[in-house]
Amino acid sequence: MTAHTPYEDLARELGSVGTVRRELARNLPHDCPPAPAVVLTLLGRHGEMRMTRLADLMAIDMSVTSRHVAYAVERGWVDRRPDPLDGRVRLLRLTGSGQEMLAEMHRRTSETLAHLLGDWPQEDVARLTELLAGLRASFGDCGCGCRTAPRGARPLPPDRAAAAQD
Amino acid sequence: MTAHTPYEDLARELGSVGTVRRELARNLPHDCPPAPAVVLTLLGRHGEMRMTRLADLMAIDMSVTSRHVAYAVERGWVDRRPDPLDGRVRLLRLTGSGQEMLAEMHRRTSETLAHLLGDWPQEDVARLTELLAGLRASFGDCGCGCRTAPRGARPLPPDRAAAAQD
DNA sequence: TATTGTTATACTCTATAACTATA
DNA sequence: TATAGTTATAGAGTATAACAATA
Repeated sequence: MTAHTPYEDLARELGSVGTVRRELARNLPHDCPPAPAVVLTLLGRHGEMRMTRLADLMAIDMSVTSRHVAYAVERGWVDRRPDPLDGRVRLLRLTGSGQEMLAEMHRRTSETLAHLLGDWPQEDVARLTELLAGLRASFGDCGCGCRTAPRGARPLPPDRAAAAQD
Repeated sequence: MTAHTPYEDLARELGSVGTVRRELARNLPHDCPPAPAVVLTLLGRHGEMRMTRLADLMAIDMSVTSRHVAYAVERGWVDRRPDPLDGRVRLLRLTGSGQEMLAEMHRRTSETLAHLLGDWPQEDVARLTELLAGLRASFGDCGCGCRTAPRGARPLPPDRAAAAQD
């Protein structure tokens, strides 16, 4: 009952990551769903940015990004103001309250993973993280229009390729 | 802009797996959403089983499993019949049509991954698969009530948490 | 006319709780 | 009374398309 290709096996394990993500989500603060949590994480990592860039980093449509950001703004975690240089652009930044929420999130997430992966060698944790980052890069860098190109299937907007390396 | 704990980094990469899963989902047959696809995969791997076991393998509530199975049954991919030994139990099995759909799914999934991960060393693909399987095992084996506990909802009964470390 | 965001609508997936049927 | 499974309801996530505002 075991004759699978390596890719089929990988696909199966990737699917099972959902369990882990749900568990991590369960331990988040009550009023902070996973997606807004990602917004805070990325703003904390990369600093001030516009909607377009955040949507790109989250690898989801900007319409969805907009809703998650609105949620965070309503709760005072994110400051959203127009770019003085271009009235169309909105600049996003963590507030003090947002930084506190982010710290609490990180604390809980690390606690959960430490609890569950306590017996893992540090090098395995690091290796898994590394390989997953590589996976993300392979998808972002593809440039074949798999994910991005709305219609044109343009080759490779260079800024996006750079963003995928973060 | 990089002073994170290993667990925070891992959590971030786990979150980004969503991108990969969406991409794989996009390339599935039109009438076969990801969750029913998982049903077919597991029945293909493990053979005939009951609802309870399938829900356990999928790591989701049986109510949700029931709906995904119903979807597959409606389309003739799965045969669902009462267990002659226990009228409460329902036995699930792939039909011929289900096996065809499964084969087509695997073909597409492998194709997508081969396209995107074509330049990965085989050993990296294998190692990632292995580590993800380990992650899944760490969550399933925990036994601390993180996932299962029907109502306790208590974050961390300290005694059991200690026992789980053994 | 093109770009940046936002809003409206629809679909998928999940959990909780109430319910049916069998043991 | 306990167990196996189904159905109803609600919440979170995503994509597409239509829309408003600015360049």
